[in-house]
Amino acid sequence: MSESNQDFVRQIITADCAAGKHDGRVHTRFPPEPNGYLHIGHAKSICLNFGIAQEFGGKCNLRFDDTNPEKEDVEYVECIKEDVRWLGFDWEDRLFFASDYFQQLFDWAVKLVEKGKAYVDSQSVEEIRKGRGMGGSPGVESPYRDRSSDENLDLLMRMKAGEFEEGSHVLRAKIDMAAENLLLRDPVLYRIRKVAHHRTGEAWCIYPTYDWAHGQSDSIENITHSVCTLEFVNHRPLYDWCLEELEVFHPQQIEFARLNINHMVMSKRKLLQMVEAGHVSGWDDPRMPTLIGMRRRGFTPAAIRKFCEHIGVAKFNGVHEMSLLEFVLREDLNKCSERRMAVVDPIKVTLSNYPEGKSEDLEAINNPGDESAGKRMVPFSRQLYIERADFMEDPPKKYFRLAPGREVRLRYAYFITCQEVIKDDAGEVVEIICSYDPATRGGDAPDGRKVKGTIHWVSAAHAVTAEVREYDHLFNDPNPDSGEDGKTFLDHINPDSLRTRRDCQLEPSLENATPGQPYQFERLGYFCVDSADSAPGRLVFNRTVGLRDSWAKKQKK
RNA sequence: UUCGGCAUGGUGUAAUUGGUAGCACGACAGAUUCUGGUUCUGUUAGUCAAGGUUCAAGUCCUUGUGCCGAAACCA
Repeated sequence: MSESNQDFVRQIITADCAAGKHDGRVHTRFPPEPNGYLHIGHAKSICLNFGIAQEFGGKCNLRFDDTNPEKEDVEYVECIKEDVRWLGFDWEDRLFFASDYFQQLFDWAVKLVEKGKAYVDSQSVEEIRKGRGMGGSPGVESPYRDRSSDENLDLLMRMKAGEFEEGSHVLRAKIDMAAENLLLRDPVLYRIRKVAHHRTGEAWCIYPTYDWAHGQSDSIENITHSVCTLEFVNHRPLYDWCLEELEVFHPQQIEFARLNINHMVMSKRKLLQMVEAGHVSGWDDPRMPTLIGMRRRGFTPAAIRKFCEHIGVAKFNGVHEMSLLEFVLREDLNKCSERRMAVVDPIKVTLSNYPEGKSEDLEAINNPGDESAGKRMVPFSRQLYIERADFMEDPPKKYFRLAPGREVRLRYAYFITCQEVIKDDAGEVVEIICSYDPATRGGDAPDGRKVKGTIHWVSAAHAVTAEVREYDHLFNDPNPDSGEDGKTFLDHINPDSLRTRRDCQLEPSLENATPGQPYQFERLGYFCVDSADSAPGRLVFNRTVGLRDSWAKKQKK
């Protein structure tokens, strides 16, 4: 990457290195709270932090910001580690927890008290909030603000010893109750919580707040650039204040805009609502923007990395279009997916002049863009399935597929011509009778005649049956969170975001498809075996993303 | 309300820090094609507004407007 085309974060780091700051050392960290599942927004942060480390020859730590025992759980720790690994990043031996620093953090709090820069406040939550005041006028100082250093120390020790009830005391920094930045009006550093922590157990009953833990954790790990999202801009003065008062290594906090994608919601709280209300099957529902959900859907780590590269990093809080995510996905899948034929909405075709009982194997190319993917044989016989959408009794102009009297090519097989249509009592087409031209075996006519359409097919006698799940946006509105017309994101849920097709007919080689392997079903899209619901006798495929479909687009107009 | 951040085609993101507004996605059109896929080519459209400084402003200054964030014993 040339220096002039770097994003603003990398520009800062480049300048720091050039200036010899930290002797040119670059060390970042990805600091998730283990209170939920990672989503594509976190992937942006992961790619940024680990990516910067790679590019600048530095390191990136994985640190769990686990300072709130009420919300966190080890279950999430393991999932998050797996997600980061899956995305392709390695923290090597640098797996850390803020809870590992609880003792150091406490010692530093003592130091602050001794310096007269922190005090124990015995007001209630409400009193503290009221005292902080509103922007525009200064807050009022706590009546406990001027306790002596000794008294503060005594109270802090007894807080730690568990002598007090939750909510009776907190430790506050003594900064400035008139500060324009409300976060500087004596922020809370420690609160009493008589709750077991998922890692430290019963060892502590006071826990540091984010503001007291985060910067110091960065400092302990010698992080040079502490990259976080925009909502922490207001915290930076406090981040800096703590480090300066403690006279410890001082990382630089840099804030960037979090990721938003249209037709999607990204907050943990809202995603949790989707799960709890049953709008999705769980955190790993293939429609969810969670990394586990996207993995199950068939996204590749490379596509997500590419996406993060494409969207860039800035301070503008915009909304990206889903089409970019789909573009990078198709781009990656197109390269690595073997082609197969599958009929998702089957209609029967009988070839009147093809001998009964006969079958033959025809050669098909696995990936036209990659010769090394080789070829495979596909069985052919008198009775086939084709896609219902590939036949129309009364076709519009520019329709290239099968219709009465029309000739099309069956991919890698023969030219066929529609002779007759059989309908049921309801007038629904149930079978199409065609003739085939034996001279076109393989798909080319010796007389050089052309057909406009090529369609996919599956031999009825050889097909395997499967369920195929097709997904669409979870929300109809591109900006479900806008709050317009008093609607919430739940009012914009797309009722048709999942379409299950039960009697799909697949070419037999798909019987042994394994999870994790992407396939392109020709003319339909990219698919993968569902890792949760598919079983040997009961195949289930997910449509990761459809192929671009310019015919469908033309039809809409 | 106060404080803070941000503003470039439909969307997102660049512009050697004052010197030809570029890239990607999308949309549209065409070429190629045994996938209406892929690939290739072309078209489209932008500096929030008003002043100012300057030979020259997306970039600097002033004012305004709009959007976002914060005012948790969450992170």
